[in-house]
Amino acid sequence: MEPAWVDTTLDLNINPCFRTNKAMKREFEGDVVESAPVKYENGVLVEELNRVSAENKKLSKMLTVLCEQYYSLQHQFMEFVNKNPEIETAAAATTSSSKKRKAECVDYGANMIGFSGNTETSSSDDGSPKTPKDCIKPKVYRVQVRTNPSDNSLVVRDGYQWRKYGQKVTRDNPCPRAYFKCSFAPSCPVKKKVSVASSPRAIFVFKVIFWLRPGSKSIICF
DNA sequence: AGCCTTTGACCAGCG
DNA sequence: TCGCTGGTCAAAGGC
Repeated sequence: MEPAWVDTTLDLNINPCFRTNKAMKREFEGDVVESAPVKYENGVLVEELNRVSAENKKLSKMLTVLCEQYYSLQHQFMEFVNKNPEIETAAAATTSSSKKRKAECVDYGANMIGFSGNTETSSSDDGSPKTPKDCIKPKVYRVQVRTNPSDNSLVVRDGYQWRKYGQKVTRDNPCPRAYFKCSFAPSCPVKKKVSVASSPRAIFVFKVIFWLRPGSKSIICF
């Protein structure tokens, strides 16, 4: 049985520099500036504020839609996994390889497919105090993406900007594991690591992604 | 020029 | 304490 391809890629093409045609035209024309600079500046600021507010509402709606689509996809994927138990076996084989470090105290027991949010037991890697009270506990999410078996690039096109900073061949997995940092902002702490797990039948290739975001209040920076 | 990937070296956790 | 292993750094090269 060939299952339907589940595309978990989210098109988040929400460019913050998005401008309406009207606003862009006004910005580039610039003919009003010389006549009344202050008035123009106030007007532009108000208009900019209105535009940003409208844009914010629009993005909020988009986010809501994306969340709905995500949960729908996750539900579909869970159904798909329930019908194909060998996939869970492959996932478990992959995730069991990294139990050594504290930083990977992920609740693999749940063996969730899709997003699984877990709280780590160690602090972040910024050298902050190590006492449990002071620890910033990053959330770790695990996402499994089915890819083309012939694709060995370890690149998961999820719509975000990542910079690869390392690659390792782990002991019990012949396929290398790649480490990515979010390149959206220099200080962005979000990381992901991608490893490939093939099922025992060597049909599927999974890329397991860990999303780290420190603090429960912070919004993941994309 | 700036950003990316590659890759060897180094560091830290764990048994 | 030591060796193994995973994670990170940083230089070099490519695009």
